[in-house]
Amino acid sequence: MNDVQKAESNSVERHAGKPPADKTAARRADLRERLAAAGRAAIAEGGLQNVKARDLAAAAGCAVGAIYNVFEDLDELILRIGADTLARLEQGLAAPHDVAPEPAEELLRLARGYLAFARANKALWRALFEHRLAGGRAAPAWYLDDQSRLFALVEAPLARLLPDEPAPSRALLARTLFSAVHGVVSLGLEEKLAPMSEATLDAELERLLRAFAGGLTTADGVTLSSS
Amino acid sequence: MNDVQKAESNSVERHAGKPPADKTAARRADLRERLAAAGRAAIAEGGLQNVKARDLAAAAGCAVGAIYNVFEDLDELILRIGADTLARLEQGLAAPHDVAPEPAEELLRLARGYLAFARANKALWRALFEHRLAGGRAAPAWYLDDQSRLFALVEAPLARLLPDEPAPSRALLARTLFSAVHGVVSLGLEEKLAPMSEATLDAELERLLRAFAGGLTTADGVTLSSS
DNA sequence: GACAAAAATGAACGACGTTCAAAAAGCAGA
DNA sequence: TCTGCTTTTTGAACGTCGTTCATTTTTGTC
Repeated sequence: MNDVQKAESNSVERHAGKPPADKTAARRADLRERLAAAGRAAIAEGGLQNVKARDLAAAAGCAVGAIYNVFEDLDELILRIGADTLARLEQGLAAPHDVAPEPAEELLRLARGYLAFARANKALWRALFEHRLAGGRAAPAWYLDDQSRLFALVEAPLARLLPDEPAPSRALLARTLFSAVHGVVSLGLEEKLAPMSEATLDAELERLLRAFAGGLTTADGVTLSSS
Repeated sequence: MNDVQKAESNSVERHAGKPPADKTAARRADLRERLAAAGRAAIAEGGLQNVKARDLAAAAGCAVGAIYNVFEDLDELILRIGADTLARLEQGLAAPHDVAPEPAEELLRLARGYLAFARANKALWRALFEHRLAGGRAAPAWYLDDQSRLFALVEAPLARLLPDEPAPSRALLARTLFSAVHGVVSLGLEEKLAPMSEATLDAELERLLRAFAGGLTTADGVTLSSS
């Protein structure tokens, strides 16, 4: 990032007349994209463990050292791929805004979309959650923003389902519902567990949402004690 | 420490009845346990990535090569540690069988126990789900058995909550409920997401269970279409 | 104590992420 | 176009990793 910023500021400072030196900036951007594409392919083929510096360089047609000209390290590349994956997921979940279905139906549609995306992009999707930054560093802010947009997708129909719920509580509930769906999808596709048929997983996901939405819209704490 | 342990195990086995060749078997078992303990410590300290053959050997007081005398590879060691973690989790969730609470309360107790275990053993617990076997091999059967015992813990109260539910459907529901709770705990403790306070996560987990159990025990599909 | 069989050892191997001295390319003034 | 300086790109080299295997050490039996 630091290098990128330097290159950009150089090109900006150079007189606007012609673009002499931001050709290199464009090349760097190209290389970033080619490396990210190679990384995506590597993850899709063999998971996070399949991302190797030398393979990426070969696929992108550059020297191994060139990776470190455009990325801080492989972690940053993987984070960038993760952001792309999140963006594609968000796009895949985008509501067809010409009709406004029942909020509970919309929640089910989102859950099914999430499952469908995870199925269709299993390795890339899993990489989102398997990846740990070296040394326990915190994820950058732009990455957290990308994630929170997903929760926002859930929040909208939730607001229509529970109009009397305070907004902060609704935001938490959106994350909780997202998490619950994620759990079912995650363990449902986990091959370290006994495998489930596709239809069974579909049905179980629907059962979760039915019960959850049903439990939310009826009286609270039906048979549960408070503490 | 390593010399002491070795000496002790030798002296214990010395002239015990007539076990000629299973002294070595005992030493192998000892080494397995010492290596597993070292691996547990390594994971607890720095996650799965912190498990290094040379460090394990140093901690267990053996040569690097000795690891491969008692384990196929590090994957098998990690699987063994995972089985231990599952066993400790199962033990931590064991019901206090002197009282028989409401089934919904029991489910909440299990969910809270799961969250408590995950909090208290974050790295080890996460290792259960992060770990992938090299080359996409399938987990051994004994490992799957250990997992299915967890689902069984959920199934018992579920059977009392939904006595009319067919048994196969109940088994699936147990896994689904477990998965949903796992999702909330998993993303709730995920530091790549915006962090949640402990109390908030506790409350959200309870909200999930209240809504889910409530939705299960009231009429099905309250506001959800079937599609 | 001597000897064959078994087990333990740790140097060595190939592959990995990352670095950095050196080479190549870019760019302005002649 | 050529010259000189700067920036970018390069890939051999470094340290570390999991794993192997020829060698050494220990074990069990006579």
